[in-house]
Amino acid sequence: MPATLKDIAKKSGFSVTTVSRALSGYDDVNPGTREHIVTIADELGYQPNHSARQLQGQKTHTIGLVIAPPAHNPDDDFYSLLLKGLTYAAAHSGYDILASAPAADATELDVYQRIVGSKRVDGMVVARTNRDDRRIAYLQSVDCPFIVHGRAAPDATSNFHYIDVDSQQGIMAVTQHLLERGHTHVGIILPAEQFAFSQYRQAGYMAALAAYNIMFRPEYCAYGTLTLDSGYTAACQLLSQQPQLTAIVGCNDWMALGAMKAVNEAGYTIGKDFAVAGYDDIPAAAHASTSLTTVRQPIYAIGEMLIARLLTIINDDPTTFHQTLIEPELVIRDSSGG
Amino acid sequence: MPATLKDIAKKSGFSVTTVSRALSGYDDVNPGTREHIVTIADELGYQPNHSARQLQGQKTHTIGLVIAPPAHNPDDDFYSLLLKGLTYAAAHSGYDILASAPAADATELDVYQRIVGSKRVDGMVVARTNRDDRRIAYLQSVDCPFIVHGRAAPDATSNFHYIDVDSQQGIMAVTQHLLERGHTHVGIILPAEQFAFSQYRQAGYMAALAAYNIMFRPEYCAYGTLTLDSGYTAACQLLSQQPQLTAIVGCNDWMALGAMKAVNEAGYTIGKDFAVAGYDDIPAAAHASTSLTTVRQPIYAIGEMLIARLLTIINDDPTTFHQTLIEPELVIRDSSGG
DNA sequence: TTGTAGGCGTTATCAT
DNA sequence: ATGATAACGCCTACAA
Repeated sequence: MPATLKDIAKKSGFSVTTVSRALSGYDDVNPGTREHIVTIADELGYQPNHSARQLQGQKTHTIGLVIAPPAHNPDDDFYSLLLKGLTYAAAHSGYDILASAPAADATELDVYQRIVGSKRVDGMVVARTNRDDRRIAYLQSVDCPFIVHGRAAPDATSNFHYIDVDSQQGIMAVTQHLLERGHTHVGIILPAEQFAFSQYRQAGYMAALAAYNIMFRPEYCAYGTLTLDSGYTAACQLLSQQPQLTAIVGCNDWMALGAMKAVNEAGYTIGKDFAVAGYDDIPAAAHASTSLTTVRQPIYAIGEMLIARLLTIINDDPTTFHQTLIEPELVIRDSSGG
Repeated sequence: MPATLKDIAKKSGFSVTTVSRALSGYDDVNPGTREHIVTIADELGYQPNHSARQLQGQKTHTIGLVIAPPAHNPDDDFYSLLLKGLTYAAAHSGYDILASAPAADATELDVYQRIVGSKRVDGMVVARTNRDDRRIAYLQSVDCPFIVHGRAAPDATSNFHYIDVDSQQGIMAVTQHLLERGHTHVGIILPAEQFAFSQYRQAGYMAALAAYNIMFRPEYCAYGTLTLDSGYTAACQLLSQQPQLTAIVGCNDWMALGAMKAVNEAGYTIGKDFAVAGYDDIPAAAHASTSLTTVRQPIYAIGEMLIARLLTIINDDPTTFHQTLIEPELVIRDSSGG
């Protein structure tokens, strides 16, 4: 049994109140008394009971993150990296991360309600926003502090704090890079349309085409589920139906790696007569069979920023929305011809 | 403000006790009463206050994981994958994961004491055991349920529950695979000796040599810190000091990928006149410039097993130690000649 | 079937 | 400078 204030009180001869104040650093306790109490507390290995503190309405020093079901895919390392990054970043500020996922029969929103409603966290990190995000609506309705990684779709208003990567800009940069290399028929593999970021990536693709006066062709767009296999399937389909293509942009690296496989099988030499590019710069990108040209998102740095921003939201309750857009970095490698 | 039992009591006209029992499914409440109460609870979006329950001595339905500082390396995706796997596995059983890391001035043990001492979790998952692991000693001293991924060093007793991968067997298999291919001078890049698993991997290497009547040479062993860069450095050193080597085993895939880079730079063709093999089968291994022969650990499945096992420990408090050794799988790819 | 009383460990308020 | 008391929200006797 861990020691309680009562134990220390008994052993020291002081009241629970005095012990509490001595250990909390109040200045209305006799220095000698404090020393005595601290010594005993150390002896007993005293750790304040977290639940009891929370029940007093104290802060939990805990931040919640819910991992959504579609991410339950080993390839999709977005959430795992985010989780680790957030854990480190939170630790720097004296916070812990409560990581949850929906049980078999529950929805993501259920988990938010359970975690937030049971008062286990001071705030939430919301990732992978989708159109009309019910999680955000819920958090706003119960006035729970939260920070979003991502933002609303281009046609909607983001009335919340967020930190996002400017993926429109990122996809535009990588598409332009391919166009500069002389490719005029560039296909793209997009994420499911439910995700808000899918729209930004498509917009970036279209903007690049427009800058080169190239007509946008919907038939050059395929859709995948962020996995290597889905990228492979989508690329096979594109290659067979649009044989004039000489380049493909995958909207994440895994789909791009899948596309590379399809392109190889179709008999092209990647980096020579066909170009492939990705997005994310996962570790595997740099070491792929042909190293992958891609766009880098600094996921760890984003974790740090999310935590820092969320803590100011928790502590200061700002009235205007903090919204930050990070410029991603184009990383040119062999898969686009070097 | 979230609704409390008191709110429901007031609104329904029943006492807090009756409301509590109605919502907890006790059978000594009038069905009509229960229905009435449940309706109001739903209206109010009632969620039981987690702290209040815990203070009652209830279970927290939370499992703790502490991420250690040396893992703060983007390449090292062990903890991030484990974290995600555990989160999903825990969710299936109605548990959440509390993820923590040491703050700047704190040790890993400090975090254990804080998390466990403050009664925030029902049990802990301990990973990456090292020699004379103080975390384990601490958990035993306070009688906190825990499951270990890993085990004590070969020369020590593992007096605790664990689930480990038989990495001795795994490294032996991959080393033998290289020996079978005719390599007689096989180097190895080992993890730091502080990790218990380093010893098993070295033992596996030595066992393979012994099976082929090849003398063990300490000068064929180099050490790395599990990162690509460290593997590169170690391999450069091996290649320059032991030019007769024709094969290198990296004790994880990242070090093996670093070794591949060094071997390439030394002018060899991997898979033809030089063989490299790794361990872990991270996603990047299959897609490396030369696909990497390696040993697969089913990290997600291990996450499931860890949670399942830990829950039985929490609930049944078994008197004998559950100890499971998983056989890893040799995955042969091009880097060893296919 | 329902209600009352007490306590989990901590902190805040109000006395002394 | 110190202590008694109440309260946070819930659960579990025990009583009615």
